[in-house]
Amino acid sequence: MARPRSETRRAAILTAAASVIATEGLTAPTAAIAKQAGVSNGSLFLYFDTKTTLFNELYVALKTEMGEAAVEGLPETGDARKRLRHLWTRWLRWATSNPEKRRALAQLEVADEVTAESHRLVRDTQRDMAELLETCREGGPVQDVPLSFVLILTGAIADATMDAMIREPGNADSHSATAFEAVWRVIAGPTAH
Amino acid sequence: MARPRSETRRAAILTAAASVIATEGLTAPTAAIAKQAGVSNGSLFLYFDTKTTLFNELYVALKTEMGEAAVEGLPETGDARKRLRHLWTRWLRWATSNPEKRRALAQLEVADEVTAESHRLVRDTQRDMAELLETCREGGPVQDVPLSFVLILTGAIADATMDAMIREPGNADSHSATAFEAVWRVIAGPTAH
Amino acid sequence: MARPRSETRRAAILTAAASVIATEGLTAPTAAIAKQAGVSNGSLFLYFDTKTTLFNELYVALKTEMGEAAVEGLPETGDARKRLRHLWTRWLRWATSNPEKRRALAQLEVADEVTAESHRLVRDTQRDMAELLETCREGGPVQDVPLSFVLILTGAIADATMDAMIREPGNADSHSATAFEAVWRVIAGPTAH
Amino acid sequence: MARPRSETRRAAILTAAASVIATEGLTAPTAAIAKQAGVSNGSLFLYFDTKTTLFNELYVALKTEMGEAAVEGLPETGDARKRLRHLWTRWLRWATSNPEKRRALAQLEVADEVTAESHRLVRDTQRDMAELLETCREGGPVQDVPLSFVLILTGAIADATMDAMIREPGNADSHSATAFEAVWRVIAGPTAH
DNA sequence: GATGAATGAGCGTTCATTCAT
DNA sequence: CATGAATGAACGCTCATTCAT
Repeated sequence: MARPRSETRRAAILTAAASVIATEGLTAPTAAIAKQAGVSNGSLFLYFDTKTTLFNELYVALKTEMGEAAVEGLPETGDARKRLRHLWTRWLRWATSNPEKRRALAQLEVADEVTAESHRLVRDTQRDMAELLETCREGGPVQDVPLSFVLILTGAIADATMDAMIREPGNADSHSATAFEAVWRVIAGPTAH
Repeated sequence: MARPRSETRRAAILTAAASVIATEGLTAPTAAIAKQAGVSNGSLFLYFDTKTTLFNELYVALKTEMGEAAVEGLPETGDARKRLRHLWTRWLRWATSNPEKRRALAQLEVADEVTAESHRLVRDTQRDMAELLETCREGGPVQDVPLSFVLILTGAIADATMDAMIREPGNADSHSATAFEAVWRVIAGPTAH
Repeated sequence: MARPRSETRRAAILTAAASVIATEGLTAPTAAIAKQAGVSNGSLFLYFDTKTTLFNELYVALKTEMGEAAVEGLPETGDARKRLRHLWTRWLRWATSNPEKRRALAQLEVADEVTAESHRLVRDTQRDMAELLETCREGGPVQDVPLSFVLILTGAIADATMDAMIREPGNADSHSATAFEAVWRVIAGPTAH
Repeated sequence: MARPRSETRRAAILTAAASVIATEGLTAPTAAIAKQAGVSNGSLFLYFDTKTTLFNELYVALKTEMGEAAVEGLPETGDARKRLRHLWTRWLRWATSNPEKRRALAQLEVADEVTAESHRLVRDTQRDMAELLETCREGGPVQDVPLSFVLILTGAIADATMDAMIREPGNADSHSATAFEAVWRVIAGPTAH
């Protein structure tokens, strides 16, 4: 019940969980997840003490993966707007390329089995994004607001945009661009670019 | 000739459902809802055929209530920004004054027991808001985007703001004002006001 | 809860009960019976204290009706075989003309809610048949067996024949005739007729 | 690699089901059956998907057991009457030795949860009896009747006789003998033996 | 008396978790 | 370690019966 060897099996369970949650919701039986992972009923509990544990670890894993995808290849210096644009694009691309993970994440985000601790853990994975936003908002209309609130606003717009992109794949790029401009107006205000 | 079916009881069940869902989530036992409503186990099913039915009717009721609260006293004419501000304020005020209903609504919004039909029914309750947004975005940066996407973006910002206001009641007004400006920037762009 | 006026309503409930039991079985809700009888939920319990009571009274009523149908117009004297044949024909005819009542009766016959008392009550309704069988078996192979056993054997053959007649209405008369000869052989033996 | 599914437990559940159904009827709670089998509530559903499934499998099992008991040791050739007598005796003996199974079978026989498929499956177990009856009726009064009807008549007499034997164990043998002669008269007519 | 809303015990089935193999 | 059988608490829903109108 501790932390057993096979990292492969562990990963398989997490992947299966995301997939099953995406289609069946959080009430999906653990047995369904185990089956999808090609693992026995009981094995799941060898890797995760509890269904709740599994949910929390999955939440952190997905959120981390998403954060890493967003900042991958992000230039360390340069024009802030361009760098944010880069991040925004990769972020939304990850979401639209991984619709199941995204759906699972959306469910986990509001699940009350996911603890405050997990939410806190995850904040670290967004440090790069936070720093970038900090730079972008300098001198703008939200410079005196708590950064966390800015993050939340940005995240909300991103979420809504992801939904729209997944729902209408044809307009995905257009939605992404429109939303980026909106975000920029939110955090940087009516500046020329 | 017998006791008539009581609208009061029905309302009590809906209210109890919102409250219980807010604290226990959508998996809360129907028995808990009935108990909280001061009604017997079986009575709940006299007023609502199914747990799913209850969820759907609750969703529509809450969404309608929220919509009506938002447009209450909305002047029919006048400066669009002022009118949107009026609506925004009442909207967020309802949410912060009814945190349980809001939490329940958040859960129902993503529940897959809530039918497409229910979501459609609810769209009408947002007609006033939609029309106002249509006016506000005229000539602005999102004038050519589907209105539905603008509604979603606005809703997402509102949701995030509600969360923040409930989490930090001390900064509620400040968050509300900040977010309104952000929304205005999103839909009307860098116009003077 | 005693015995209220409207004999009509009472009869309607019994009729509805037979019909509903025939199609839904003994586990059919009392509400279904009440509805079919055009009577309210609660009224049923004004006429019958209990579902079990209803079953018992229905059993007696149906069995009585069947018994009376069988002996209707039965000549009081004359050739025993002819008289038995008369009774047999009317008996089976009632069953095939009232398939719902018959089905209900078949279910009630084996229901353990139907008390021994009800079974005893019903025995009286078969007195005429018993007397006739007593006459018929005189000097035959079952003259020394308990009459009750002869009655049971006869009833079993009749039941099986009714089933067959209802299942294959085309061969109804043929089955009836074949079975009568069988019965006659059982009780009167290899006598010429 | 895990504990294998236990044929013993499965059998225990079937046995318990027969016993509980015999005393409480088909509406007996599955929990009562599980308890009687010394098995947990949930285990029952590991071995039988559904209460209905359990009923069907029990029906087939009991009917098969009864059929096998009847033909056990049946000489393949020889005097037809003697062979039928052998079968008849063993058949009724099984019923009187297993009154609970017999009661359960009687209930299942008329239950509408028991599928047509189950009834068909069971028909095979009576093939030997059918063939024997076919031989016995040759040249007799029911030689031109559908064999199925003859089987039904025979079964009805057997059933009634079993009831009588169980009710009056003192006269069991006498009832059995009397009924056999009756059956013989039915199918073979007034032949000397 | 008649109605039908109200009650609450009860049931079939599921599923997270444990444990024998 | 892995498996899957075993467990039993829990839940949604039904329905006989009671009772307010």
